[in-house]
Amino acid sequence: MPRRALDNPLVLAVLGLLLEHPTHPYQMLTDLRARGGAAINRGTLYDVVEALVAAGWVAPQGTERTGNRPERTVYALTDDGHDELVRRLDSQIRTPRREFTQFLGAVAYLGALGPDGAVDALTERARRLADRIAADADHLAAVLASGVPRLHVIEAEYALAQARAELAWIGSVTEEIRAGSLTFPTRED
Amino acid sequence: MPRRALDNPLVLAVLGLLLEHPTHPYQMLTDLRARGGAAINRGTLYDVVEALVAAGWVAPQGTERTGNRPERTVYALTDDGHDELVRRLDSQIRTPRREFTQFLGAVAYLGALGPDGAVDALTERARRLADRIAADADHLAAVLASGVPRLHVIEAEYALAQARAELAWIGSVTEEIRAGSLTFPTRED
DNA sequence: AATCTATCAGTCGAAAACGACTATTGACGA
DNA sequence: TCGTCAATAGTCGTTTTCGACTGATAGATT
Repeated sequence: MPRRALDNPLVLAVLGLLLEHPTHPYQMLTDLRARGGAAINRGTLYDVVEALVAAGWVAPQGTERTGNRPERTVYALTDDGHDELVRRLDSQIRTPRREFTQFLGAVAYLGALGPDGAVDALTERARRLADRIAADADHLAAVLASGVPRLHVIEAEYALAQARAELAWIGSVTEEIRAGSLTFPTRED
Repeated sequence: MPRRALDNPLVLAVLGLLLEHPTHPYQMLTDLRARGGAAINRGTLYDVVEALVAAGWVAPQGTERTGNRPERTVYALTDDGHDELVRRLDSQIRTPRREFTQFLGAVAYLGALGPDGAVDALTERARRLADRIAADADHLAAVLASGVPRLHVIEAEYALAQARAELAWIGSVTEEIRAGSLTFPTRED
């Protein structure tokens, strides 16, 4: 029984992937990365899978090999694993947690950039974000047009909605800084 | 020179706090927690501060003690630390990164809960989120009314905006699931 | 006065995460 | 056809992060 409760975000991702079909870790990595996942460390993934096996949520399903490549161990979800997946899903959806994104952490000290620096940085972010939103929306539309059920890309819709809200927020603060209605206090408190 | 680039989110938080005034780690912890920060591990904080000292971004400013309590080492931001803070701030604002919140990870497998389970969980999240938004908005208003400059609570405004967008999104998908316009494919692909 | 509890402040061994390293195969251009 | 490059798979030593532990003090309780 591991002391730490396997709270790595990868846990959910791996269980979720295995819900679709058994695979080997390297394949998971490829899939996860394709699904737009943030950079995932390979070593970590193997560690997580090992921990999942120890927890009894996942079980090796035999090995295969192509040519003389290293053996690939294929893993499948166990019944316990399925239960755990549902439990986590449910709890992570039910309970909103305060999450600390890099941007949130940075905005907190926006003052340190001064009004001009802040406007400059925010404007660039807005530009890049807008580009990404456009690209993601296009991609999403293409995927949907190809017949993939909407439910399978629902997280992309959520991400898009959040990105659009962020963009709008950035637009409004930038405008307020420019207009002088959001002032930068000088050091003295 | 550390091999890994000190990319813990705490780094920015600590540098930011020290921008205001020198303190000792325990105090940072209290402040950070009061600022609504997620649960921060004490051991980690001491490790991070140590790493910051090694990086030359922070320097011990002498020690003090109250009664026979353990000595408290007070740290201050160095000039290099100030530069680094600005560099990070600027880069983290300029460059949007795909961040993976727990909720995003969970929504991706919403299908595993089935339509009823999904609606149930989403509805509860919406309720809790709405409560939190109301509480945070009140708190924000109170703080502003007490004379704190808006810039100092700007990150709370951002968090509120994101939370509101999330709430709206949850409302619309929940409605779509209920209405049957967002269908749950049965296993078979 | 004695005990209980909460807060203060930090240390340190153990667990988790990282990323550099190994080794093989298939594709592509020189 | 030889060499380089990208992709395939996984291992393992090092770093980072965690959280249980120590131990002291001030205030509340019996």
